[in-house]
Amino acid sequence: MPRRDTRERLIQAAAELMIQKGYQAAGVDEVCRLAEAQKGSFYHFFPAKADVAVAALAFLWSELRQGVFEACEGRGEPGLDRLRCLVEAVDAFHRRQWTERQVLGSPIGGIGQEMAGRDERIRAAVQEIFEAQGEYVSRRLAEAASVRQIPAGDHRRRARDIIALIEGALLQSRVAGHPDAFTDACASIPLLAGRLPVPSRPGAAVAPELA
Amino acid sequence: MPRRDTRERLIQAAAELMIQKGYQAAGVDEVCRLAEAQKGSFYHFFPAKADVAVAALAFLWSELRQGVFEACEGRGEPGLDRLRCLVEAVDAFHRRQWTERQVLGSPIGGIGQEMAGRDERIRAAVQEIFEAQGEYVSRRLAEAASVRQIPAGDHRRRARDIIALIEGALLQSRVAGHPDAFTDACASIPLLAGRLPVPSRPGAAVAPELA
Amino acid sequence: MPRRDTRERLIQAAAELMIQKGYQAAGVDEVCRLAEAQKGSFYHFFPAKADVAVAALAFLWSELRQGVFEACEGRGEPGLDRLRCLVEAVDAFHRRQWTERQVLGSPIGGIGQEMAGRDERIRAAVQEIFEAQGEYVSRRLAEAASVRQIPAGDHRRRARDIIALIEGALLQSRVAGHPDAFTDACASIPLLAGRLPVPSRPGAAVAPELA
Amino acid sequence: MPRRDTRERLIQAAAELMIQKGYQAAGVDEVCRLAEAQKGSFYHFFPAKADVAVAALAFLWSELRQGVFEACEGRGEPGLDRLRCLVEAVDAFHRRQWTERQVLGSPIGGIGQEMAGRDERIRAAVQEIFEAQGEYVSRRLAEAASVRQIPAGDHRRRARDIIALIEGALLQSRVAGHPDAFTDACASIPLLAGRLPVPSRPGAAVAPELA
DNA sequence: ACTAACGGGACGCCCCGTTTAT
DNA sequence: ATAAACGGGGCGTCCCGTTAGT
Repeated sequence: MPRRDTRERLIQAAAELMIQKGYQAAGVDEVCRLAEAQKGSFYHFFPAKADVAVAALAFLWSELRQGVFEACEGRGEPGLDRLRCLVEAVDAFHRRQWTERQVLGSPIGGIGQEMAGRDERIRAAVQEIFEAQGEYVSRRLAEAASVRQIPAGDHRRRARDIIALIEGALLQSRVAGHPDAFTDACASIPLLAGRLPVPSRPGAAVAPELA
Repeated sequence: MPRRDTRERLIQAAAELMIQKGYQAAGVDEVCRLAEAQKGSFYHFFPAKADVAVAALAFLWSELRQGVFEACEGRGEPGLDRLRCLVEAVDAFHRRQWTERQVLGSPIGGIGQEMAGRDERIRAAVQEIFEAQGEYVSRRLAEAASVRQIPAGDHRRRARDIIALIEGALLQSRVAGHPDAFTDACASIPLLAGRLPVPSRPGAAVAPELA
Repeated sequence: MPRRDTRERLIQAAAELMIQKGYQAAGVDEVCRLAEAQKGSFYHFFPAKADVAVAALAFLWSELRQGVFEACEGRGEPGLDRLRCLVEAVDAFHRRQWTERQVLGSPIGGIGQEMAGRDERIRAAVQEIFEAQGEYVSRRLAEAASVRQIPAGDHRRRARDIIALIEGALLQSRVAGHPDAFTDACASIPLLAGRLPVPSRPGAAVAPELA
Repeated sequence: MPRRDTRERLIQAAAELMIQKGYQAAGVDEVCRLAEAQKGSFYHFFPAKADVAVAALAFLWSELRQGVFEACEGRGEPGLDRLRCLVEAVDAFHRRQWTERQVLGSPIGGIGQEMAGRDERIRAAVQEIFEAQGEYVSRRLAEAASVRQIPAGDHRRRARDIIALIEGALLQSRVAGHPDAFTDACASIPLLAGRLPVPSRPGAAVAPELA
């Protein structure tokens, strides 16, 4: 009895299990069981496990994009305020992941960590997601620069640093076993946005020798 | 024929393989082969694979501490200059890892990513390493504050953010397939060093001074 | 190349090896080798070693039932004579097992001995076989009672005792290293059937105080 | 620190574990752990695992002999009454084993079942124990015959049958998961005590007087 | 096109009973 | 009397084909 959406169910099952256990610990059998599909179906739709992982990454990113990145597009004042909204949405997403699934950290980053050196297509898929995430941040930075909240500069690069901090802080949260670790780190994101620290007292330039 | 240092060889072999392939992909058999030891010897010294991983983490951190963190202790002017030296040493270490082993990213962070949710002792081991790394950075920040390079504040927290950025940037480098990505991100570390202290209760608004 | 009867071959190989070496000493690898099957096939059909053991017990019992218990159903006069036929068939079966495989004792009982305390399903499987064997004996006892060869009584219980004697005598044979030990014990079965010893001389009631 | 009684502790630990799990499932490591001894000590005292099993069998039999067989020597009237006492003591011993260790069945018989076909010395050790047990029963039967409770006959053989019934009933109890099964069977032992002598050459007709 | 059952090896981690050198 | 080291094997699972049938 051919079911219509077997492929989708497999992708979602794979995504779910990879969120919970990572790529390697998510077995094909287990994915099929969760998707209520046969192993034959699995290998009909996906030549190899890595392929369903690529599809699962796309699925995870589409959900994250719609649920977090797109959802914040029009929220708040253009510029750093919107960036703040985005970061808060990420934090909320992370906390929800924690309460609902007892999972901490970045599933996409985790798959990238596990597989970047072992499967080129997975590596590329994660890299694209990181870049796409950077685009969203980059637009916020451009807005902020246009209203003079931050100095002009290479927004792409700054955005990458912000994504890096987010990923690193999510890892710290995962390792700490608590979502607060990430929330704490979020407070530092504006510093990366401006690339120059806000002077504690007007006129006191900090660390000019590092510029 | 009992060799004297089998345990050490096993730890180093495990560390080497976990650097190259991660925890899960590093098989016990392979570790034994590389260490030129028998599986019986392995399980004589380590009740389980996770135990050798804990030992390997300690070994990796001791090497990193001596080779990078301790080595920078007296180098440069106290304060942000010394922090810069440390970050450069990390970058150099990363590049060496790339040229010598074609490995990018943070092995310790990678093991943490893979196993934090699956083995409590490994999670704790990685957390301790992260904290110890933070201590080194924190001391640099305290120096910087004492010479008024940065405003006073919670150095521990700032140090954690810096470690987070480093880990996240190393992950980006791994996913990008090139060590330059990390080098780029290093330039943003001074920003994190000087950030203004902000209240950060969980769920609290992030960076309210930017609103 | 999918063979048609892999499952059957695995069961028979498992039965054969468990006859020869017992449950624990019969390795899954060895079963697969004997069955000319792959381990993948083994674990396709049986979730665990214990499952093939349950199937092997069913197979052994079906062979024993057909080859011994059913085969004696219509043989001899109803009553104790038929019971004697059954016991002789068991003895012949045991001797054949000895000459053909150098195996003594009760394979089914042996698996029960090894595993009753360690696997509930195996325990239950052996118990059912014992009960089924008791049913056959019980029917002979009912016949014997109906023709007044033995006094009326709880045939089920008497049958259980007879099965117990058979199992115990098979164990003695195994431990003695010779099938004669079992043959000898068979001669005592009629005593258990009647539950009262045949008086050596008419009128000399034996052991009335134990009644 | 050489302890005085390491060998004894090893034997008792081995006995305890083999009671609980059988010969094969009782690992050398576990025995050493329970005995608080080193593996080196184990192989200092015993060339192989089978040797400690032989010693453990002797230990188990000495305890059973003293605690059950010897203890009943002077109890009750000579003859079948003493046999009854002995059987009741065995039953009590079995029930105690059940309440104290959740173990059913005959540990000695179990080791015999497991190993008779695989280790000659263990087989011989169990056989000797069975024979020694038969001696005790045999003496009771001789007493009973001398007071005309039972007809004269081959007491050795009758005793063997009684031991067989006991072993078989213990196995049934083990398989049934309850000590009552053994208690029930005990009631049939007097029947075996009084059976008529029959010729029992191998292959000879069983119980010809029933034909 | 899709499902389903079955088969195939290699390898996972762990533990076995032993032996060698100290 | 010990601790370290030894191989080989334990069971189970991995990801992946292949064949049949619908």
